[in-house]
Amino acid sequence: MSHWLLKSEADVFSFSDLLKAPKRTTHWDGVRNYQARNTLRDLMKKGDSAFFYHSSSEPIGIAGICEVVREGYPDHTALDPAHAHFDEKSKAAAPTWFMVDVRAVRALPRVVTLAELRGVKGLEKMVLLQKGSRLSVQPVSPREWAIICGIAGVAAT
DNA sequence: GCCAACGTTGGC
DNA sequence: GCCAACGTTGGC
Repeated sequence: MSHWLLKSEADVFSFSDLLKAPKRTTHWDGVRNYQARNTLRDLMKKGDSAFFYHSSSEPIGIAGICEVVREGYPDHTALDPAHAHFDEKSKAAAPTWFMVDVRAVRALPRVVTLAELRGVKGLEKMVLLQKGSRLSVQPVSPREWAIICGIAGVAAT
């Protein structure tokens, strides 16, 4: 079982939006970065859990936990010319971009902020905290997962 | 709003 | 293959 972190701009799609979605589930569409694509397509497995992170928001930080309920499949928004995330170079027969489905597991009792995570012992190598890191789909080590769940006051899953 | 850091594009 | 220019991300 692996752990991940998914970034979303809270005013575009927040964790509470996920909680309100049908079956508390959504397609994680719109990722247009190859490294993140590889993670979505090849590495995220059903049952894996992920932190739901709010970027460009107030507060900035981890708002909830979700789980992968469907493994990587083609991101249809890349194939739809009417869609904002359309990519003319991606073809249905050989799709470039992939997505997974995630379901909300629980909100954290409070948002664990980015500012708070900086300086926490054991998180020095966390991808999120690296200088210039902007990967929107990224790995979280088991130890990092446990530390952050501890800070949030929830059981590590 | 600013700007550093990053990924992509395209000329050569 | 190099690298400058550009567009985007995302914290501050």
